[in-house]
Amino acid sequence: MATRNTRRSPARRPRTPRPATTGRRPPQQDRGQRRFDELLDAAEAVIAEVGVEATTTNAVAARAGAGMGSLYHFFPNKEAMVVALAERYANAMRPLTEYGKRPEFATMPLARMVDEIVDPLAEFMRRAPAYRHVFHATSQPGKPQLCSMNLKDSVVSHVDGLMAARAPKLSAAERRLKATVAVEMVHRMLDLAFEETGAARAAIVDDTKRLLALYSEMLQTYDDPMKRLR
Amino acid sequence: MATRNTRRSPARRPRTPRPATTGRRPPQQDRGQRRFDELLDAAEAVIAEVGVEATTTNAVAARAGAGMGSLYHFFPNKEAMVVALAERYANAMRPLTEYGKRPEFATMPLARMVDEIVDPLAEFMRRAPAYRHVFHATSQPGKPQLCSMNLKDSVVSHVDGLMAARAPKLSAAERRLKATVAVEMVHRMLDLAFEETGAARAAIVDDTKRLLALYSEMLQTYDDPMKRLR
Amino acid sequence: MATRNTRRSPARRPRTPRPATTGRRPPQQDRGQRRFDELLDAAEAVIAEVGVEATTTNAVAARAGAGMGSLYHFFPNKEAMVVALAERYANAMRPLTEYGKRPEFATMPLARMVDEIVDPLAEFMRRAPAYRHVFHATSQPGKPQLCSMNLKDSVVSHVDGLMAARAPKLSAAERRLKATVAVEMVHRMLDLAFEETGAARAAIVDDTKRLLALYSEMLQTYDDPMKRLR
Amino acid sequence: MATRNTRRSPARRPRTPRPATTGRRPPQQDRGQRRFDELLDAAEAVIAEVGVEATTTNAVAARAGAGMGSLYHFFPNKEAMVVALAERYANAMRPLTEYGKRPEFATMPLARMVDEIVDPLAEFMRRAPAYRHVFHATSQPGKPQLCSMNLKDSVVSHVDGLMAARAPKLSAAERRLKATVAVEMVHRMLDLAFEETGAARAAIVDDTKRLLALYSEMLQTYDDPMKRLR
DNA sequence: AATGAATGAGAATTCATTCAT
DNA sequence: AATGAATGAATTCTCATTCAT
Repeated sequence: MATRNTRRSPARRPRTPRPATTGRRPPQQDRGQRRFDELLDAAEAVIAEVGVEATTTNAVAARAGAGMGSLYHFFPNKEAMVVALAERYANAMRPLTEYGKRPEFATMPLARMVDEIVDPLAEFMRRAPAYRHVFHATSQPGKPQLCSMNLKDSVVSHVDGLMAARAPKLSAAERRLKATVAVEMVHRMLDLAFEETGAARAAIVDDTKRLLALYSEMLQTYDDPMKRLR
Repeated sequence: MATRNTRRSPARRPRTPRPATTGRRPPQQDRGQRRFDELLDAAEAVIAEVGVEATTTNAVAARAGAGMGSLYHFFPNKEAMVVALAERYANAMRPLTEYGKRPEFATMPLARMVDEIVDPLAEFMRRAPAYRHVFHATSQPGKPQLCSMNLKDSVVSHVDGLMAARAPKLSAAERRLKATVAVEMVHRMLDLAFEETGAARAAIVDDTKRLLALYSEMLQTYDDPMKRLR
Repeated sequence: MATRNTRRSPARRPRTPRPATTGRRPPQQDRGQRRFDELLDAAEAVIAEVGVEATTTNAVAARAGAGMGSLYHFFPNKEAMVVALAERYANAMRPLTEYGKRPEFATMPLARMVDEIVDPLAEFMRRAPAYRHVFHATSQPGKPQLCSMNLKDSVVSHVDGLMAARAPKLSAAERRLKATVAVEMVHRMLDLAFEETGAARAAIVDDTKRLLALYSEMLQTYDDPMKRLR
Repeated sequence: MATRNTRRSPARRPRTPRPATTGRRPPQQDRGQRRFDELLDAAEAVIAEVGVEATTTNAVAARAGAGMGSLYHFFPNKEAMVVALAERYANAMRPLTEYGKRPEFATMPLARMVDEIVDPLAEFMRRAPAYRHVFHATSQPGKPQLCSMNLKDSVVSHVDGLMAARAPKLSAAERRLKATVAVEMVHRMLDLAFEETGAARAAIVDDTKRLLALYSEMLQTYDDPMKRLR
């Protein structure tokens, strides 16, 4: 009524995507879920355009053709909306990481491994233009709610797993750090790629692969290029 | 949407730092210049803490112990303030780039060249904690005013120059693109480094050097590691 | 810019009413102080009409003919505004409590004492129609910021002092409780009175005095009417 | 200003609690009635915690485990819900008032009369922690819909009846006013009592009784203590 | 009957910018 | 030149109420 009740419940997700009642029919997928998806789509579009910080809940609701109340019916606050989008991304990336778990990944040539990692990721980033914004937003310490869903950690863990097979001599801590470096390097380079278009973008993607390949080679040969190149 | 700014004036730079007006009080830079510097110091401190977007002009003025009016006396708007800071950074980096112009840079071993590039830059970023925020803010297309002072371009041009000597076979366009990639890679990796502390930070700086060395080697040998590693 | 910065500094008062530069001239009393007073006047008017909870900052600013920003220039939030009003009331009541410190208060007949306490208070409440709302709002536990300026405590302390002279046998804790009862009783009864008008109001004020007189008599004679009336 | 309510319907009461529809399931009150009670229970709980103004219909429905639609099925708007709770209180108090109609009430000693009035009321307030909020909310002029069910008037009428026997010389108007004063005094003092706990609460209840006893004595002896104590 | 998603006006608060002093 | 009060649109979030299912 009068009191503004600054409740700020810590991220309640709206409701689990009901397990697809019986069969197909997306139209009968209930309205709530559809609204939820529309809002996340709108959030994705807006974030892709202006970034996470500059995204306003008004803009998202308007883009979704929804009222403000609807947005807050699903997300307790702006951060939770971003987190929900991050979760959707995490789910969408699951195939990529599953795919990466095939045993041959441990033995295939580096160039092929790099192709099989970077190409799907680049394709994913092309189709999910807000991914890079969300990826960074959810790993900034100092915004605890955003970090609750740490997209980066899950990707790093996956890469860490890959590296265990290829560079078994590294300690766990070292491996984690190298995995972080590899993941960040690839993400930040692909970020850069998607700020360009056309041939420039393709060239940057290719160089990203080369950098990743060189870095990986260095890790699995335990060779320090700085020594060799001195 | 997000930006609320009703600014009109298109970027007027505040006034050239008067060249020490001969007259009385030679030791003292005149009051205006001091104020200007204090404001820029305050802006740097605030940006370092919260980033460019979250920085408010109020916070900057308060930090500088100045009134809002003073801030707007020197900068027509918030963006101009960031641009002025970027210019100060560009000046402060001049020694680094001058230093990089020595002829031996073209011939020294890659590992040493990389040390001589990355170490001073890392040191600069450590002492100028807002640099990375400003560097990125001034290269986002979509914020035309911020881009007017493109810190990145000046750094890229410098690296482009270095590369001309070491990889003469590259076309100008290719070289520019590779220079951009190298610069962004180093900056983004050092960004990451400065989000960590202690040993982790040092390890990331070292890996940044290795990546830069490997990338440079690749460029000057015209060798594609993806072929070799397939 | 984008970030909403939910700063909620804990009640900063805007600036001390500068000590009346030299002489009279209210026009030269600086603008800031005048604005501050206008806002507080507006707050008082709105609170008097709809109560503390239902008062909106928009309504106050509009009533004062000020922009929203002005209000927040002086008060960090709505609660601080109410607290500032409570402080103004506390100051305005100072004469009443000073007056109550005259030594003869300890010895004058109860009926006169009651007159000298209740009449000025009733007059004060008549002229400060938001007083009763603020009085209660600032003593609700659960709204810590509001309670920071506890109008009630200061009044109770004053009455406690009066009672020390008249009912010396009471323990400090008992006296405090009785003082609280007396203060609340009088305030709540006068509240009631000011919900009526004309003769009814006067009659209630008179009965308030009678109740206070009877209660005081009971306290200073250490007599329990429940025993006598059984 | 504050109230945002776009309500139109002027107060329709929800439906009289159907008088136990003869048929099957006599032990079970029918579903509708049960829902109605659950909603009112929830409203009571929420109001007890945060007060009438800060109570939201959402909170009530959620607490009752009901949908918003159910709430609005029974109550046309928030005010009607509060009024319904007031009615439930009025019914629940009926035994107290019936009890007060026994003839010996006119002649028993004042101390006993006061015990027999205040103790059950205190007990009632203890068990119905929203009562005091509802009592006041329904007697604020300016909220006409809430006042439609004036809890206070029914209590005052009852006390008025009692007083007719004990203070027969008072005019009807005087008596009504004195009854109002007595009722308010007791309610507001018990309010205060229930803001405290333990010994303090008990002490305030006792003082409330003493005040009521003294006031009643004054009324039935037609004595003005202010004259005596001057 | 019941549900709970949807709505949107309105509340608190922020902040870039202006301007009287 | 400097100050800092003033402005008001923009932003996040709330909640009474409606209505499709």
